[in-house]
Amino acid sequence: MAREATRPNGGKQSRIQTENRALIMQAALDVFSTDGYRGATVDRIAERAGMSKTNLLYYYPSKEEIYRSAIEQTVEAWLDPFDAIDPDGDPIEELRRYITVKLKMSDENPEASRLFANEVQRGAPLVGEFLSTRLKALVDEKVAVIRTWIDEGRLAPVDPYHLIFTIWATTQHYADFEVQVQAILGKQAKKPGFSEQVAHAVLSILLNGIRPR
Amino acid sequence: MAREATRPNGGKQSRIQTENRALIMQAALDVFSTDGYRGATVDRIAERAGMSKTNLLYYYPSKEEIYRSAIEQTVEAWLDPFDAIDPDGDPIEELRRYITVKLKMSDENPEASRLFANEVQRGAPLVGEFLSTRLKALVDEKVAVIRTWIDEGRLAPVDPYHLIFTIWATTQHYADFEVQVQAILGKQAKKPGFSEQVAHAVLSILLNGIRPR
DNA sequence: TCTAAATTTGACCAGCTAGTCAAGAATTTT
DNA sequence: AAAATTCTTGACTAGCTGGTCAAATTTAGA
Repeated sequence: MAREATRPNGGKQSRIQTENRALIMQAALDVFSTDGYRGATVDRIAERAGMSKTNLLYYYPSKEEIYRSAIEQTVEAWLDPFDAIDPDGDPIEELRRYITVKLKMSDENPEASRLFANEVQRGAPLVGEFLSTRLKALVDEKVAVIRTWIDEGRLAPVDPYHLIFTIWATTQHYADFEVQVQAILGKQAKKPGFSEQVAHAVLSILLNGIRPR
Repeated sequence: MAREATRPNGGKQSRIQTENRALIMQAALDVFSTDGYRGATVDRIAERAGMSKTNLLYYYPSKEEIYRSAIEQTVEAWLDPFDAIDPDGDPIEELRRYITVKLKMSDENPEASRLFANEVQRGAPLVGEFLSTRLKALVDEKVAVIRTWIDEGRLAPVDPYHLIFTIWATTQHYADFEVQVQAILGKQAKKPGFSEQVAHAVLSILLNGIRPR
């Protein structure tokens, strides 16, 4: 009871609270994204966060709550750039920007990508409802935009749903299969300009296709 | 010792052995692919396979051995169609066939795809070496083929490595993110002709791109 | 059918798991 | 500086985990 529900000050967090919650979230992202929900242990998250398990459980009441928090954080960051696709913008430019942003996210925060992938692969016990309500609605909205673009002849006549899936798949692949990409490309995958190279290659394929021109 | 290494008959399996090993492998695929290696329990696999844990451990000596076996089986099935890409065939036709086969595999055996994805996301503790040796060599070989095709003007000038990654990403997405795809597409994702629809859409995007023509 | 081998199981164990509790240490407020 | 609050921890528990063992049951070969 006197755990963390009690907020003597009006919901504001102390310096220590802010710091520790951030440490815990980063550790949780690391551990959950590699070991999955069932495979992760609170002990391991605490160790990674540099504090005792007891102390960690002072900030988050249970393993499930840590997980929920990490997932929610991830999902929100996901939605933003997708939502930002502008119906009034130039189709190719809008999609190019979206793909670029997603690739950047995969590059900078691959753990979040893997955490979400893991959740979905598990059958989405937590985000299942989110997927079929809020995300579906948002996707339907963007699909309508893409359809308009196609009708206006500003985009090739492709199935909008599968176009979105294809973009998601390719951009997240570089985070989710990071180890495989690195195993195949070797050290060049760690060089500075790599993410730009990826962006260029992916954009080239998705925008122009592979048929000779 | 008198466990399963002993094969009084020259390595041949009895009817019961063949049956049970198959049951165990299917159960292992199901459980490992959803819960991951660490999250999966031998109890759960045994329950799914319809036998006692003790009996399961009579056929496979440890959890790790069950996992290894399931992974190896999966990896082999993976390699076949990739290896079958024919340097002497028509480039577009060869890639179309490869994409189609991979989509079919995702459709028919999504658990295997998720198992492999999970292994790689975990950092590929088991297949790491395989990735950087055998798979890398095979990929390098096919990259050379693609380069030749491009030089001959029979394929658009795209980065062969990223082309391969793009194909892997898109085709496996429909297995790994099955739940998400179904949440967004609703019941149409379960209709008979769905996998053909996916194949058509994905091929259209990858072959022709999304730029208006 | 009889027997040897193969299969199956319940009871069991040591180590790990999520979470509790009460008490001590650090910090903030007065 | 004292008091109140917040933060931190070691010791503990009940249940789960992978794996063992000896004994029972089933199957197949002569």
